Amino acid sequence: MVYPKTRRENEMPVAYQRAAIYPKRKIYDDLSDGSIKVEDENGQVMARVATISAGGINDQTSTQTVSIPQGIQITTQGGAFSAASLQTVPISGQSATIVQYPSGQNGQEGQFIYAAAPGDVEGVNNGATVYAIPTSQAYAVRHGQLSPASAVVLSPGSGLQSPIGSEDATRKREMRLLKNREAAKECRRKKKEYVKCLENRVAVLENQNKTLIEELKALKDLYCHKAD
DNA sequence: ACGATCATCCGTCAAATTCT
DNA sequence: AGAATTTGACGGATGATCGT
Repeated sequence: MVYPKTRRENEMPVAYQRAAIYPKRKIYDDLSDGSIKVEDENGQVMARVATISAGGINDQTSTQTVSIPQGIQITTQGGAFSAASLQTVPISGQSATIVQYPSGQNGQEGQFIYAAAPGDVEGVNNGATVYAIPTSQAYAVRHGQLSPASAVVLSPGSGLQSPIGSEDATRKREMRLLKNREAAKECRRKKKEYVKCLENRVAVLENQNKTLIEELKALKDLYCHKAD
């Protein structure tokens, strides 16, 4: 593994440590304006609909993980989930809350990311407000309103509706981008693995070479002594 | 403290390659 | 041949380091 230059040798840079814990940095940045999105562990948007129980999300300032005794109920197409923990991280001068939900009816895991800002989620009424979240889209929640305008605010139990103005071409393009995004990730992962394999092989061959040189030297010495 | 530079990550596009 | 997948290249963003 090649790390950027650091003062202390062998220490993983903070950026890498963070990336290891929060591999969805780009998404966090995208959400710095106060957006929400439901994703699976691979960063893909898995949920179309989510509800937030009132009082469940707090605007916190620390980075510690805290338990929520009452839990946050998250309803998705895949089933209902109970949030296990809240984690707040500073992003772009404000804080974003990460709600972890370990498993639901279909065994899926994931996290629900919410960038808190004054006035956000005020419109949530005892879990009654349901937000439609189309694939690859993040929507800002400001003063109880969703933006952009194509977002749909649903009533509880009304099910998923298509966002206003969504067209087939747009949906296809989003799907293509999403696929390619994942493909690029996989491609980079494979490339890293390949480079790692090569580095390992270099190390092994260097060792072998060293051993053979020593062996040759020993044999030469032996031969010389016998010749004397 | 601050700007410059470097290494790395990520999303996207487009070309190349593989699959059907 | 056309669709699907893979991958190189590019640009933007970020964190670490260095020189002033």
